[in-house]
Amino acid sequence: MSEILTQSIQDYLKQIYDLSADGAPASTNDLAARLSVAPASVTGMLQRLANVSPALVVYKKHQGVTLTSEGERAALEVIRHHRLLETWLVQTLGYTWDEVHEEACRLEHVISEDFERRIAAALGNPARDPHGDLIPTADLTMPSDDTRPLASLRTGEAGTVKRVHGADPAFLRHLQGLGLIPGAQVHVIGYSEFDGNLTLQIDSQPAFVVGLAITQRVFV
Amino acid sequence: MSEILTQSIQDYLKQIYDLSADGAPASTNDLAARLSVAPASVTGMLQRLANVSPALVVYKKHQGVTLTSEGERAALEVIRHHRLLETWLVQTLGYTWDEVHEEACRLEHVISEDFERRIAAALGNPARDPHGDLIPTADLTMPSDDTRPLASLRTGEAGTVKRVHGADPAFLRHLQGLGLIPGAQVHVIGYSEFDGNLTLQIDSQPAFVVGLAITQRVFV
DNA sequence: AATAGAATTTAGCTTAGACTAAAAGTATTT
DNA sequence: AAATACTTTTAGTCTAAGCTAAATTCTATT
Repeated sequence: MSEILTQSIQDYLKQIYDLSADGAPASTNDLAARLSVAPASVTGMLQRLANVSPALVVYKKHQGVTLTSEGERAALEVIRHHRLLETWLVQTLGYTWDEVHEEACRLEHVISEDFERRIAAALGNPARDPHGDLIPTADLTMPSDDTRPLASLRTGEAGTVKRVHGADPAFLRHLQGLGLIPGAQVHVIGYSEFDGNLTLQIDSQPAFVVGLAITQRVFV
Repeated sequence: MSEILTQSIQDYLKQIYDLSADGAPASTNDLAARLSVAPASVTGMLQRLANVSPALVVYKKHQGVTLTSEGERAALEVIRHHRLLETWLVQTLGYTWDEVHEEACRLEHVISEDFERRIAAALGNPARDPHGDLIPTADLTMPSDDTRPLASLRTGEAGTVKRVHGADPAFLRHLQGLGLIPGAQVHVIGYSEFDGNLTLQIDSQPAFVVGLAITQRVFV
């Protein structure tokens, strides 16, 4: 009754980590949506994950689920794999940042610790993946992120894009079209207090206006 | 009832390909041994593989199993993945030839066609993997191999090692210690007709004697 | 405080892929 | 040709992980 982390379990843990990142437990429904699985299936899995020893989650009926420290370790391991893989697919095989997610999602479950070490070393132990997400360290701790959403900047302020949130390829390609990619120097030259739109300028290119749907997903 | 090639099925097809390479059908027992599974489990799987449409194997009770052309295509796809991955792990991540098998066995089932294409291109569409095994081409045909076992050479003959047969790490390390690796120029300077031992010399290094257990598994 | 509606859980079913034990077929040896 | 040994298949069971439908619990609104 220990140490059998199937692919499915790893996916559950990863999503629970993500959904409970804000401190609040993850809900059955949200998990079902993220995992493309029926809510009843989630309930069944959560019961199992709470009853294996050591327990991977803390689960109380109708109250959502959080990870135990065991569960968190396992989640961080998968997330480290995922983000290292994404970085490495981009750097060594010429993938673009909108293409890597799916491939990494399948590879993350099967690579060995040796493989993990080798690509981490080959990449120079990167801190962030191609989307700017922080990569958990080799000892499985998640570095703290001090970025804030672009939406929090006001006219006259500027920042360097550090991270974008979201895996949808179309969204990522759109950001790329705008130049809102990690490393970009962004100047806020306008703000509308009614809709929250920002007018941005990157380097000396033409300015453009973007709404909250974007500025809340780009971090500086 | 079509096109669902699970990891398990892929493993069965790969082993059937290997065991029936000589033309004779593969036996239930041999498959069970290769797959580390009970013979009864093999029977069950073969029945399924024969009854899906399109059928992947030709199976008749008590008479062994062979691949249909559909099954062979699927097997070659997996084998191509495996051998490209091995090549690539060695070339780009510094794996040694005795370390790659296991890792490739897990990765082979999850990489995309896109990934396959990218590594094939990055490697310059190699013909052989690090053990010298031929890599099926992109259109899924297996090139013909014109090598013969080192055991078939006699005193005075010479050849270049093209391929070694076997995945056992200890065996591979032993061969490496002897210098019997793909590319090595081998001269036969002695033959014993009683035990089949050959005395070999590689470049101008000291000669050494090896038995059939080795010379039947090294091809020139 | 009652109740409609949403979220969650229970109950029971399905499939893939393994297992064991027992039965049946095939092969070998006398 | 019979007896024994080996191989293969059948029959029945198990677990992981999903599903649907029905029951339950929670929450929000009247």
